[in-house]
Amino acid sequence: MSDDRRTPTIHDVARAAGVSIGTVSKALNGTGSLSQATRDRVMTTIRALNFRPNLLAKSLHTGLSGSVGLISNDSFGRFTMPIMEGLERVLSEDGIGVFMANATDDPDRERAHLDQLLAKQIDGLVVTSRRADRRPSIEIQGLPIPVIYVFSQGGEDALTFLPDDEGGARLATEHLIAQGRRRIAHITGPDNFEAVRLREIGWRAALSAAGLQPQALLHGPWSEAWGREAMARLLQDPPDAIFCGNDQIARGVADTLREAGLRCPEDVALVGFDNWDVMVSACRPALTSVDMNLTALGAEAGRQLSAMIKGARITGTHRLPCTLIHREST
Amino acid sequence: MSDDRRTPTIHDVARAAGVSIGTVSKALNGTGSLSQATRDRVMTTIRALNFRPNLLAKSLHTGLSGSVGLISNDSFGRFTMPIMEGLERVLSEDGIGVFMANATDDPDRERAHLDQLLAKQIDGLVVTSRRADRRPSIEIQGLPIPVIYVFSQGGEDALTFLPDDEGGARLATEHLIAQGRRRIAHITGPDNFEAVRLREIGWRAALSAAGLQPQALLHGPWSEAWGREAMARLLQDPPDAIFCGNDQIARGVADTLREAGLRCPEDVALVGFDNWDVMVSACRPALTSVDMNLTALGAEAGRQLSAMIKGARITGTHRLPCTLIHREST
DNA sequence: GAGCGCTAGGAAAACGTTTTCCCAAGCCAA
DNA sequence: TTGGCTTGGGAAAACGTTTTCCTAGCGCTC
Repeated sequence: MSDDRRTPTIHDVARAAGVSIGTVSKALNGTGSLSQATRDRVMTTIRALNFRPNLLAKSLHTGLSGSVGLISNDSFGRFTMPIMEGLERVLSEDGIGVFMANATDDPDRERAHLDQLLAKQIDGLVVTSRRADRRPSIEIQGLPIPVIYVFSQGGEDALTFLPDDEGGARLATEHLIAQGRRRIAHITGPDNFEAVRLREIGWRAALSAAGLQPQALLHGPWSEAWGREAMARLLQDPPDAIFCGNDQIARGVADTLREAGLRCPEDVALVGFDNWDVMVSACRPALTSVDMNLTALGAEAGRQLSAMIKGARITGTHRLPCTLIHREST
Repeated sequence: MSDDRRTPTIHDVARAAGVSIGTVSKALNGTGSLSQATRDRVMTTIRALNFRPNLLAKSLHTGLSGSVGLISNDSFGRFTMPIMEGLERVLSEDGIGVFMANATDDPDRERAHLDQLLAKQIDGLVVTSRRADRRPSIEIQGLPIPVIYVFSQGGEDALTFLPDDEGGARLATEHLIAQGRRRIAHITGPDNFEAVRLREIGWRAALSAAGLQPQALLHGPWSEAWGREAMARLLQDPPDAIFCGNDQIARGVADTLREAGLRCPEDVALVGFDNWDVMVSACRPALTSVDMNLTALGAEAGRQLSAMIKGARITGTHRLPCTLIHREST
């Protein structure tokens, strides 16, 4: 009769424990005034029936669903993953679930996803994107829920979390200077990336703080092939150190160095950016690189989103520090 | 009065349109019997108020939440991403949201996640894991909802989707044979991976079907360093082709070949596994590789899960075909 | 002109919770 | 003994939908 295949509801518990559903609810949430005996009896029954309260019903009148959406424009790419990981870890501690949605820069898909998420009554939204450039951020304005931009540019009065590209570049360059290098080149990605421009600024800042002149600056695609080609161009008058815009470029540089008979780090020291495990460890020699701490970035975004859901009002663009990971290439 | 900041409910629409909430519901869902005039009037009001029905309330008595969970043990690693992408694309077409949960092989975290997901009334569950070996699959047995294992081993009467590792290996080996190669070695990963064992079987099967003897078989870690080392061991009597257990190993092999003065593909042809873009394109020469079609795998899992939610009962282990991507290394 | 069958749309129950309000019983003091 | 206060717990409304059932009115047919 009561042990059929239906998952038990609060009514089943109430009947089995001989109390009203209100009493079960109070026992469950530790609210109201109940005698310890009643509380215990109800809790025992709850465990016996393996009762699990239906969160949807609860949401219905708390107005909070306990879930948020994550819209990625990156097809869950390499950068989105660690962010997701940090975000999910933090939010799950607060019992908040994360819906993932992949929009891939298609406004229609984005709109459809947003509709579905809002219908599901998400309490907040996280927007991530590839880093190319400024994001138009369609109709995410004026949403009735808090929105956080991570690894992507939000609007003015939005809350945005980004890695401190400039600081990371400064870190890398200062490290090279501290190792006695004086002629430091920068081989990097396409300059329509804001990150590329910021890293260049950081490189220049560290150099000029040390009274050094910038050596070569080369822009190209984000690939190993470009790293190889760029280094080849520098071979006639090689610098004594190179700071690269990402790890793939750095690895290409390392390959050309080795094949040209130059030793790394003895002749030319090398620093990458991203600290992408598979690149830095396969590189010969193992690559010193700047870590953007994306997992921490995601975690911080999760904390702030959680706070905003609880009522906090936070805005502004926050840049979180990068870390230099020292390996054999310097 | 009615235009305050509260998001509009079906009651607001009913009042504005001068009908009852039941009528609004019928207009919204195209059910019941209503005159076209009433239907139109209600729909107009709905758009005017920008009303969006609360799916939670709906779920409450359809018993379906329109969301599923994805438990990954891979920290959203390289293999999980394309699966997620395919899964999410298919399910979102059915209006089903995907909660992501990262368990990282920690049973406590897995249990906590499962509790939260069940409390949120998910309609189904997808379990993904790193491919190491057989998954104990804690207490996912006997859940009241359909469960699908993707890229991980489910139990007997579960539904499991895996790539056809053996077929992929056969594809690669047959390709090498078709190019006239006769002495085909296999350098691969640790043999406690089921995938490693299956790929070896496929390699042997293709060889023996062509009347060829297996050349060297070497097991090691999944790294470029291992690829370099393994190839070095083969240098005294090099094979004329090598099928590698993944792209990283293949890339290491390619590096050693080049540095030893052997030409690829002229002297030694090379095939990888995974078709990982960043590896196959950075490899010199660009690497022929076996693609596991993980996005398609995820999509198929999504379709089947959707069907199971609608009542279908499907079990068994399904292996989806791999594809060979031909590039310069063969 | 009376009865019948349709049709359009309303009323209300149901889904599973939380929470507010209220009442009964018990206790103590006067 | 009576009155008041406290305490434990129940009843019911509320959250926003869907769906079942019912009724009022209309147009037919005989």
